[in-house]
Amino acid sequence: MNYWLMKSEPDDVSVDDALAAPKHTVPWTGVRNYQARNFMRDQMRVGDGVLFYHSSCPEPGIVGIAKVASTAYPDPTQFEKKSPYYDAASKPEEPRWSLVDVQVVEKTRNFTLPEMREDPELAEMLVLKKGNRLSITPVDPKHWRHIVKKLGAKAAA
DNA sequence: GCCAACGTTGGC
DNA sequence: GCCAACGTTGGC
Repeated sequence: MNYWLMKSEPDDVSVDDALAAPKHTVPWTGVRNYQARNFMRDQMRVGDGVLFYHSSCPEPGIVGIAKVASTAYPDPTQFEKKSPYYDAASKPEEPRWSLVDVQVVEKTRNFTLPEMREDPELAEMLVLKKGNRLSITPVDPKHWRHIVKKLGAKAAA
């Protein structure tokens, strides 16, 4: 079992939006970065733990515990001409972009970015490294445990 | 809105 | 394969 941190812009899909969706599950559309895609396509397994992170918003931070709810499949938005995620270079016979479904297990308080930075136990987290822009990063199990514990989250798997 | 940092593109 | 130019991310 692996652990991941996945960034979403709440103006696009917030943790509340995901909770409002059927089965508390949303397709993780719009990833257009090869490294992040490869994590989803090649390494994620159903049941992997996910830290649901809000970015590009007034209070960036971890706002929920989720899990990977599907194996990878082609991101349909790459073929939708009206979508901001449309990619004219991607062909249905050979899709370039993949996604997984993400199911929210539990909404938590906002464990904010400044709070994460203050926590010496989290200093090595990839998402806190200078210049990191990856929207999906692997999370060390010890960081996962620390965060889940600190949030008092029930999903301590 | 600014800008640092990084990824991608394309000419050579 | 190099690298300059450009685009994007995302915190502030």
